[in-house]
Amino acid sequence: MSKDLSDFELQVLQVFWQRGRASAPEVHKTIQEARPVTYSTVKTIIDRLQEKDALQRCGKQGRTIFYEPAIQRDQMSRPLVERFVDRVFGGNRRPLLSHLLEEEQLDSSDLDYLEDLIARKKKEMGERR
Amino acid sequence: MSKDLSDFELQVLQVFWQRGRASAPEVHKTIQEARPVTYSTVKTIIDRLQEKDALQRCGKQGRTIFYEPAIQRDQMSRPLVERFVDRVFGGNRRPLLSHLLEEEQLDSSDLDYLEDLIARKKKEMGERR
DNA sequence: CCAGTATCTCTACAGTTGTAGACATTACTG
DNA sequence: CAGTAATGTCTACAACTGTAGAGATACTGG
Repeated sequence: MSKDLSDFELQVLQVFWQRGRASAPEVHKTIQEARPVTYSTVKTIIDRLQEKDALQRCGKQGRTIFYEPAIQRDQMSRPLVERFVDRVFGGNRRPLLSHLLEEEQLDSSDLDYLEDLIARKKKEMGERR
Repeated sequence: MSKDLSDFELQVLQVFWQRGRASAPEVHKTIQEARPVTYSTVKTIIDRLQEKDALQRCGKQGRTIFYEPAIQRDQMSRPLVERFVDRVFGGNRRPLLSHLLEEEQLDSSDLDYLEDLIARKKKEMGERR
């Protein structure tokens, strides 16, 4: 259904996932905080996202069009993670996990969180046999 | 230094990371097990990888050229993971972690492995103050 | 040594992506 | 209401990607 999204498209969609609803000028301002880019460029991307059924219009204020995600992050993330792990780690999840633990800065609450997830998962697995 | 690699380029590089050294025909055979693609296509990608300094030649056998990675996976993976997390999860690592635990099939040895990593990490953090 | 085959090199091309200008139009402000 | 600012629409374009055919050429088995 919805085609592949490019880097920049994902970056823009990000903003909508965070805000839920926004206009092109708003998104432009947000993106521009990070790097310089014209309104035109951002608007083009938004249009393409709409074209790809990742965004949909949800009303206007004056002449300004508002958009909202037509796809939720969780619906995207599964295939994306899948593909990423394939591309970068040859389908092997362990290197990614260890990378996340080794290379990234996780604070201790992140670790607790993870331990909890693991414990839960283990129990779950135990029950299922 | 080395430019961005495309999806397919990464997929091909993957084969080299696994084998360490291979020829274009070999890689073609490997890739083709997964999906149909001509030799020509694969060779083009290999050439581009060379152009981008991700592969380098390492001798021939007869007329057949052999290549090996000029970049190791760990050197790539850090920025790639970084970028991926940014693009898909807005820079937030937790959703990725929980995704990996929830959505993917990890066996219990994966979980043990993870627990071990966490324990180690925690200890490490404790010591550092 | 010769034909056949495997490989390489070169060229091409359509689709996608990032980027943006030009121009049209609507909204606000004095 | 007129002029200015903000938005939207349309068009463009160069670079990068995936894909592959054509043709050159170097091995290899007989």
